[in-house]
Amino acid sequence: MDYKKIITEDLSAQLSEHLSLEDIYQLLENPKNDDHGDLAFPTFRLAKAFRKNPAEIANDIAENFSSDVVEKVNVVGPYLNFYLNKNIVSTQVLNDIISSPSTYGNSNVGEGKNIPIDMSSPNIAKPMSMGHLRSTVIGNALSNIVSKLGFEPVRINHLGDWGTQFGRLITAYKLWGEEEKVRANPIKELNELYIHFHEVLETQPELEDVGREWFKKLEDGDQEATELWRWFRDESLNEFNKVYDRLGVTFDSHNGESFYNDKMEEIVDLLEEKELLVEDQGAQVVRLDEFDLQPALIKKQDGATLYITRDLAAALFRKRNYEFEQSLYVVGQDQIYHFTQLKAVLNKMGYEWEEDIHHISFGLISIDGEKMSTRRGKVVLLEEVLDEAVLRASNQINEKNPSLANKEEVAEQVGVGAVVFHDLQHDRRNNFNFNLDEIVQFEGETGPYVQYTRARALSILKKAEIDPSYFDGEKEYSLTDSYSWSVVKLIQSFSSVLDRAYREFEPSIIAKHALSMAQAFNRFYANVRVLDEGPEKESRLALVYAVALMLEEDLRLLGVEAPDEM
RNA sequence: GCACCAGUAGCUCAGCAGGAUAGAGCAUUCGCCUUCUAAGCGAACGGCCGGGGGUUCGAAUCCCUUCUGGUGCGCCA
Repeated sequence: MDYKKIITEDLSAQLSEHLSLEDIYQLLENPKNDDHGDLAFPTFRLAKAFRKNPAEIANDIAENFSSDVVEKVNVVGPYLNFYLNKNIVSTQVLNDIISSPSTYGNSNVGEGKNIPIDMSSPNIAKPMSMGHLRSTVIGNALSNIVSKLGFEPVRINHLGDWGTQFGRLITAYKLWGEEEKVRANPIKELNELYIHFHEVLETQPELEDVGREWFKKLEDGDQEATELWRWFRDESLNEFNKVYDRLGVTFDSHNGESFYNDKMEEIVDLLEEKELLVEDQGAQVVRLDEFDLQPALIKKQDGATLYITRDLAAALFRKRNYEFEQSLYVVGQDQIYHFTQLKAVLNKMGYEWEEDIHHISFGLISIDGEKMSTRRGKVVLLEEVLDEAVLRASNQINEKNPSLANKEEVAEQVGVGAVVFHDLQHDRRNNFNFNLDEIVQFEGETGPYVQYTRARALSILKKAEIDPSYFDGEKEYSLTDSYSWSVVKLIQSFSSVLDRAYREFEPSIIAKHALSMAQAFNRFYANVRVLDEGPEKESRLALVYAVALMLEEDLRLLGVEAPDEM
């Protein structure tokens, strides 16, 4: 239930001559200060129309105001401060979430329409770095969010499984590779072969030609080249899946770069047909002057297609195949220009749906202030970070809760949860410098803090020996203290939080909600004795249960697991 | 040089469909476990919201300008 809407309507009874419902709704604000009630309405805007000073106007409105959900209206200067009826609102909110925990906040604005999400997209034969983590977890969270709003997300792992580097890799494997070693440790071995290739290249530049030849063979469908390529791809994917399992991420499609090999000719044909392709310095380009952009390079001098050609083919394929409502690309912000060009070319091609393509850009991770680079060894491997986080979580458990039953499982949930949450809690556009100690922190605004809060809530319910089914979603609750009230208000705000997270494609908004929830609950926990006998005990238990449900749902959206005990 | 993103407490960041005294976490100092998990709670300390103009009853928030940092700018993806 949206209380802001109700109050908007109640106010409109007096103000409809001067302000529209929408105006009133927009003016109503959540006061930062608790002393200013639950909702506040400033009257400055009405001064001219009423020919009175705002303070007097506020008084007049308050005198004639009545609403079922408002308990009290205070006038402070030019502001009307509304205090909601705690019992009515608490009862409503708690019953809402308790009666349908997994669908709380759901809506059907998506009407089942598809939203393909291009995410993760690691390169075959290379280890996944922290950069891939960002794309993976942001994409995963967005698909959860979008799905809750009734859309059908299509998680696409646009694998980097094509390109001249595979010619080099095959060359390196033919020269120095050993099947056993690759089988035992595919990515590590292949990556080392690739690095070795580049080292040897310094003294034997002719190897470059050998690499080119192998890639040519691969393109022409040569059997040996294709078999090796497929093998590398399969082995790599197996390895990636280990990480995806740990992150709880699955995909609906693994159509990567190679998938579009036979779909680029059509793009070139289409561009020619529409007379958009022009020659420039021997290459084929689409001019984008009217967008103030550099020309998009479609074909190289040697006739080979390029990155943007492939992405045009992918965009078109996704539109045809998925009839998408919106199409998301969770790719680093260093590629903003590329996507701007991509949309511009689609626009010139006459595809109005280019407006539905959104580049969900995210900030870059640097190491010691330098950009990550696989070649220069300036890279943080995702698995190493996860392992270290789990190790530290394990140490923490041994220290704080040594008698815990399923220590290893919980350590995994807490360690991985810390890393994922850390990645999602800030505005996705922020750059940050890699700092392991910061990422693997368990205190303060962290994933483990949220998990811990939920575990404490569950622990109370356990101690109370109350079965969750006792709360049937139809009870009356009474909560009078300010601590539980702020918790209730946060639960109430969830649907608007969800809405904002969707509109901005910003998972951090969910993470912030989880942190606020945890903080509000921990204050409540420190100040209110739930298990003490008294008239509000049942209501408090319901609140505790609702908090556990809310936190679980927040974490689920972010792709973070929640242990019942820790 | 041009374009995009960002500049808020010592550090990491919220707040930016303008609103009432600018908020967290970390770090530092000090309190709180014979009572629901102290991975917690509380307190103290800490701010010309990069600088300068403008719009407005009101600007961290909108506009202009300037400085600083990051990123990108045709034959990689």
